[in-house]
Amino acid sequence: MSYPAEHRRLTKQKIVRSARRLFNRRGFNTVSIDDVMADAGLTRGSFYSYFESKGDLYAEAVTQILDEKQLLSSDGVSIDPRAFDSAAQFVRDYLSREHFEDIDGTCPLIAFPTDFLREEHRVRQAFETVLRVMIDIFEQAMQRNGQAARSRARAIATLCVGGMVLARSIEDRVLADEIREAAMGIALSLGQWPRRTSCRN
Amino acid sequence: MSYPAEHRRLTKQKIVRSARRLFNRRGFNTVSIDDVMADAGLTRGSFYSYFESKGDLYAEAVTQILDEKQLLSSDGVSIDPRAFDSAAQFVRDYLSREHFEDIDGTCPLIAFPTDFLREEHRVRQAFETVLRVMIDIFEQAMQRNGQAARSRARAIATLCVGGMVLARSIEDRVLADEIREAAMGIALSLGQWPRRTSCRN
DNA sequence: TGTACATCAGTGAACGCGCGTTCACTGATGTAC
DNA sequence: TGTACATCAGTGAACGCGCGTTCACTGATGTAC
Repeated sequence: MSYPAEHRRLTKQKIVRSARRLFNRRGFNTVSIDDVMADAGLTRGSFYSYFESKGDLYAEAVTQILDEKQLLSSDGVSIDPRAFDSAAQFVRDYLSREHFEDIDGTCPLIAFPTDFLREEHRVRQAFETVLRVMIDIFEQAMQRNGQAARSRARAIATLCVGGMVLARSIEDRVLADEIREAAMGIALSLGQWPRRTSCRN
Repeated sequence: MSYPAEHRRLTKQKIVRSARRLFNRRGFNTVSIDDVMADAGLTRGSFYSYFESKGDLYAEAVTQILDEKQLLSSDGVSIDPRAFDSAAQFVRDYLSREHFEDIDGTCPLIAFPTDFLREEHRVRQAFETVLRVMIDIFEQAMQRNGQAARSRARAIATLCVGGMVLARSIEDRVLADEIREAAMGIALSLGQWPRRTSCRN
């Protein structure tokens, strides 16, 4: 043995973290392996001892981000879908100004939804799983059941992701804020959740 | 003079149309100038007598698509924003299965919303203008005025664009349909518009 | 009507750069004795 | 404690391909006479 067992794992994590930040900021195609490795404090040569290809890094980065978002934990869902308030708080956090401004750490559903179209199956599956979990959270936190609740849960997820995608896409900050807040307001009212919790904020 | 005056205009249009179709289908980065020119029945050499750069083609293609969508006509807006039913029909068309399946001719707001983030100002402006027109259509076709109408109009636009983006991004056709239909249903009810017109469909 | 000519749309070879990928090598680390 | 050694993480030069871009040339078109 030469290096401690942890060493490789930590280095790989460092690379993926750099990739995540750069991908979020500049998109997948405009970030080179050199960029990622330099950001992680390494040189390009060792990249292929950690990943099979650039696409492999992409898949790894996206799925890790999705995991870190803690929508998913190792044993499934980390947010309790039945907790009434957690769904409302999720919507408020997701469409918050903080998330809007956190380009580096943003949800990949927002950062590159259209990129997933052309990605390999396992990346698309990760995307789909996260979306399903989001929808489940909303559906189970609904005041009612049946078709209406199903439909509303899907619309709330659409408002969360779509609202942030649109807000990010436009240059006018005023309109961006309006869209974000409108999406939040309508999403909360669709779930019949309060706009603000009384104890927080 | 050698060629008729129309010739150049028609050829350029042909190139832009090929670009539009290929960009919609495969995204901006994975389509080469060779691909576009070959699709238009030409060779790569003449590209630069029509466009300054690949980015120029992109800007041209996107703005032309936005124009062709007839959200915008030469004198402004081609859909009458005050016509009650046109807004409802717009929502139904936008979130229809036909639009979902029409990959080649899809709305660029759906095809690459996140790509606009990294584009030049004039492309981003075109995006923003179209979004504003959409929102105006909804706002003016609303049964009520004031803050509630403003908010609802923005949410409806979010549901239209976001719903299609999500539906396209996922592999499961059933969930895609559910999201599309949920977005349509909620959008129509937010505008207090009927789900179907009595005369059509 | 036919021929010479000017224009310019389109061609395709070539250039150069960026970047994904490979690989022989270096040197840091922990272990054995 | 110190030295020789094996392992393997990391290096950086090099390769090759794709693609955006350039440019000298070809040949199709309409015009003049």
